[in-house]
Amino acid sequence: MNPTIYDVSRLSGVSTATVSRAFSDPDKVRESTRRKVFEAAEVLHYYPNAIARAMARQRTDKIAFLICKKDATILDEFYASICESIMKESNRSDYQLVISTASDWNQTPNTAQSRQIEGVILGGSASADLVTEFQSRNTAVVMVNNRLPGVDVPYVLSDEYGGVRLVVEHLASRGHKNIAMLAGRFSPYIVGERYNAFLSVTKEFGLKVSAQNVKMCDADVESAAQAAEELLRQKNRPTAVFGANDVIAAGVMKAARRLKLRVPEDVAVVGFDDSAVCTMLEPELTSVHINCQRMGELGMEHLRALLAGETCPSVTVVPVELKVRGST
Amino acid sequence: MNPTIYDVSRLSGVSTATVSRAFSDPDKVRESTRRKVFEAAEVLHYYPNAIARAMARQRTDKIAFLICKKDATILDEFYASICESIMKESNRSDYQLVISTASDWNQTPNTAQSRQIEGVILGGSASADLVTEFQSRNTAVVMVNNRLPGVDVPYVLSDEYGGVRLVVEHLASRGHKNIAMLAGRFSPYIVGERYNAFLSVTKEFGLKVSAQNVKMCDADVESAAQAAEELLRQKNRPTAVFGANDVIAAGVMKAARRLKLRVPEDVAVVGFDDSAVCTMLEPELTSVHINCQRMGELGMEHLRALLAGETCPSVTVVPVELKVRGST
DNA sequence: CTTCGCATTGTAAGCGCTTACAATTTATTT
DNA sequence: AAATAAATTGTAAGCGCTTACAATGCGAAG
Repeated sequence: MNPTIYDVSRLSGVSTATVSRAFSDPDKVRESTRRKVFEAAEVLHYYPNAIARAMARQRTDKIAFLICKKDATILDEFYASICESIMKESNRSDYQLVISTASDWNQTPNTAQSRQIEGVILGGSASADLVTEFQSRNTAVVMVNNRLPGVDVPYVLSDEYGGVRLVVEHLASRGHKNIAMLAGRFSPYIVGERYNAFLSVTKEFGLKVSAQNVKMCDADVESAAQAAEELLRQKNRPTAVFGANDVIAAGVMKAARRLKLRVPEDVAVVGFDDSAVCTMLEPELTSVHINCQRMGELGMEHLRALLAGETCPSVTVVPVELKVRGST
Repeated sequence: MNPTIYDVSRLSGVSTATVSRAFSDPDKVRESTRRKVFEAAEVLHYYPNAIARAMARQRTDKIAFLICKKDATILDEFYASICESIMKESNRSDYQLVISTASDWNQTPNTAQSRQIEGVILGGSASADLVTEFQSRNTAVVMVNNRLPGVDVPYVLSDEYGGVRLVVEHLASRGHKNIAMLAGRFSPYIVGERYNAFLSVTKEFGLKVSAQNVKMCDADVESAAQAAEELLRQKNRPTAVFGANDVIAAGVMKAARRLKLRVPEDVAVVGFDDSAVCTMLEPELTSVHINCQRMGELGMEHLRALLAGETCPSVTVVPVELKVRGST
């Protein structure tokens, strides 16, 4: 089949040990020898067999990004973006990346052990059990975009509180006093954070939020639109609605249009995530931009640190940015 | 470190060969022995080391999904969806899936050889060279959503022509005689297919399409919106615009709104891909639904066939479906 | 010219599994 | 019960690499 180190050894006239060293630790072989080895390798189309190398080294340099979600679409825009960033980073550091959804590996930690995965980046709503299971098997773990109270693992989080603060600040500065929030049932952690932040920040700004101005709905546009209609039909209609993410906000805009309310004149709408849809809507949706790329980079960076036996911060918060557009 | 087959062998009192067989070919060991082995494995938390197994077997069962794109966002909704489907399928058949963008592996086929990847699903605009390079190294290749004239490789394609036909048919049945198309510069293959199909189908339906009713623009909303404005400002304004994908169509809707044209009364709009944004727009966007899941399944199925030494169809076309919504 | 130290290279023993082949046990047949 | 076939298990040789250790070569110092 493929040429092996023996073929290169024979053709170049040096031992296999030298060939091996030429590839994995070039400084250990004399310049002239190295050249001979590489020439022979070139001729034979030899590339080191990563499997055999892993076997001998007792290290695989293999890591995984596990997305834990129950929803239909696992690779949504948000995680796809983090994913891409992790892909890029893992590549730069010569790690082999395996991407998977937790539901796919029926026995995730077993599969990971079997496949000799040395570190895992957990995205989404992984359970505490999953984390500790990995840790107990000596697998490095970093968690992205989720927080498990009492679980000691490095977290990479987006600044949810700060994002909500920017939203409320912005709306308040535009003179809104009656702001509603429409939350959707997606990631419990994220929704919880945004919801609590909303309550706390509005209070801080001296805005009172009545109970009927905070609603919960399912995480699809239509549910959001229906919930938003109720919200906007109240006698004391809110002048601004904050959707817990862009899909929800899009639902709010639909509702507004159905009720013949103008956005932003009659009701301002804000979303969260700054996904691609924001600029496709008319008016364009004001939203909080999450730095997914940075989150991926940090996840990877921390995992690399753990694998190298170094320490890394237990919580890293990535700043967000408010993108003001036509909807406010 | 981790327990090995020797530990299990010792604890269960059988040879390593038997332990190995119990795990990889259970029918070859007596029921009672098998139980002993599994019990010992359980106690030791033993799981077969996939690396060592690959080494001994000379097979890795490793495959890759390579997305070849130049755009900023590699994992867009479309590919993410195919990806998810491939993930699911590969898992069912115990393949190890590596997902990557071609740009990530600086020397893709070398890396693949080094990592002992046995088969590749190529998505997007891969080059003919890439395909033949893989094939010359005995790596099975299947191509999804792209076609390279003269390159012999199994193709899994969506029915672009059929989709466009559904669109034109639909618009014609609604009485539209003056239909425009706005194409964007994304995948050359896809745009080409949709564009040619549009010209050919409109001709078939006896609709004449003037040159200024077919425009090209960049693949983002704003470019599309600007191009669409020109389209809609003509004295002989088209009554329907077909966007080559949903992003373009969203741009058309934005343009319509800017020009105070009502959708669908003044101008009907149709997209392609049936992405999530369709239902977020108001009115909702009529679009052609592509069965990404099926495309992923077929890609995987064909790759599996190739790896098993079986044959598979050289071109498979996946049917599409028109989702009629408020925009027409 | 010998001796020592360092840089370079070679020898060979694994890494954890599979599997051909041999040896043994068990079931079946005469 | 002996003979034969079939099922089960064991022995041991790799798979392609790395790396500890040994061996060699070379220049500098004595």
